[in-house]
Amino acid sequence: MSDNNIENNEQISAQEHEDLFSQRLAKVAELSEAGIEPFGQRFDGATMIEKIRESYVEESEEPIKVTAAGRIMAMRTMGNVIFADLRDSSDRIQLFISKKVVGADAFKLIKRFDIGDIVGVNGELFTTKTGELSIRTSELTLLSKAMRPLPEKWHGLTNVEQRYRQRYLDLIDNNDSRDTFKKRFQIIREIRNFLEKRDFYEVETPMLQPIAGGASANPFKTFYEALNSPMFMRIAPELYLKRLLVGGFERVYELNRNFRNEGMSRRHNPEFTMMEIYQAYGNCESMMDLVEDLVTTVAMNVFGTLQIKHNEDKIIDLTRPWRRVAYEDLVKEFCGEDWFTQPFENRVAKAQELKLDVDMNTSDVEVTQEVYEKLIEHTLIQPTFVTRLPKELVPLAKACSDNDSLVDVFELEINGQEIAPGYSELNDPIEQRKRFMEQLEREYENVEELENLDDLIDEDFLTAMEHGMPPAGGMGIGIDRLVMMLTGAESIRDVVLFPQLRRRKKQ
RNA sequence: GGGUUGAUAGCUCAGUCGGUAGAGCAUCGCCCUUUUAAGGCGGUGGUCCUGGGUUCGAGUCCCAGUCAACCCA
Repeated sequence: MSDNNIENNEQISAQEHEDLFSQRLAKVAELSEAGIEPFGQRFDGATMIEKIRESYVEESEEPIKVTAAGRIMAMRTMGNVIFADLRDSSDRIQLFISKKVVGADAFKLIKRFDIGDIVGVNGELFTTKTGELSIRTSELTLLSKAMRPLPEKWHGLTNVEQRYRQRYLDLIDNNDSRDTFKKRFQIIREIRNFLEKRDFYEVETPMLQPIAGGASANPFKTFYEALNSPMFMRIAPELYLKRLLVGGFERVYELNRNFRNEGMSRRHNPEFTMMEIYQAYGNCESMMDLVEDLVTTVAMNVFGTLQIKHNEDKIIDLTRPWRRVAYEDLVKEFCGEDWFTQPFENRVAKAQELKLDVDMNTSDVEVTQEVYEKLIEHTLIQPTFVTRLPKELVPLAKACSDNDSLVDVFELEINGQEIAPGYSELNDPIEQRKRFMEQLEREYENVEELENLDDLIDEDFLTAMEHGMPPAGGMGIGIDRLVMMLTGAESIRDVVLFPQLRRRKKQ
């Protein structure tokens, strides 16, 4: 007898020694056998669960018939009745599935359904003993069998790496994550609405460029075989948008991806979403007004408030007007009134104290800029326009009318991060050519004799400007950083659906 | 690029001094017609990130590597 038992047990354990995937394969076979398609077809007539909840009237005499579709998130089986949680993109609702209602055969098959399956349901609304609005299921249609289990129901998916690599699981499991991305979609939609109302055209310009211009950054290099020519992923759309100003489009913007071949960090993803806006006959100041208006409008429409909570003790107040302060004044505020009048050696010494990589060969402007980035920038939590920057830092902007060594630009800082730079755009083609050459001279010797000068200077752009570009205000907004600021996200990876990660060699 | 921390079941996590690898959820079987982190009983499930080394013996100690998070540049 005992021998027999052991044998039996061994057989059972051999059968059950299947992994989850094999178990699901068996269920698929079993369901197919019973005439149920495991991966179903079009399902019509579903109402969003949010709307279904709104439609419920307690004293209704007629039963309210509803149809819904979504993913099964939980199942509580109690003999001849099953409670299941169904979720769609709008909300969740409980399903009540009774053997008596659906019939014994159907009930047996429904027991083979799993958490994670996608189903369509027909039934009528009622409230349970405990007062929960539920659907008394008359028909449950399998629309897609889940072959793999969802993460644990209570703790959810917390593994950061897995949340990025398998974002779909993160979105299924984590409300915060789902909400953040919904907010991102809404923010972008509101930006487009705002600009459309102000007569801006949304345009698309090349992402594959023969010369990666419009910013100084290391580009991704690729190759266009049909032209037998190297190409670059764009680092900025600027030079093309300005061609459109020449072409008579007076208000344009582009909201799309830029690519920079640099490291990744909490604040950097190699591909990131940038919006550049150009407005003919405007300047730096009109851009400041525009971005103030834009960000506060978007915040009100999406969040209904201008007070953005970050940590418990940190609230970003977007109430207008935002502070506008000259770069030089800001530096003096932090480094002392005598910062610019003391000897150069002292500034270098101070920078070295801060462990900055500078020496007596570093340019004076660079030293101050390093100090600014290290000491000042991260303290600018509330919206601040930093204006009147040294010319050397910004090659494509107009000089200030009262001071040749400064340019008429702003950098908008919020939450210690640069959110948007804006310029009074340079529209003098002679000056523009000079600035391009100066930029190259800093990198190469004997620039005039360089054989590949054509590959370094965008002559087409200069030619366009020589045809006449209207004076204009221009601005770029880092959309990922804007979304971070508005949603309180601390990492860019929490606002980019599929952030760049190293490939794993093995699954 | 440098530093710190981490990687154990599908998920969330324990694992003591180096001595037979555990729990909860999920999953499988049985019971259960108003549950909601349902409950009860009984099972299955492991490349302890990878590769070396020390040791009678390594999830644990040492070295190298992979991937990630955070900090710094």
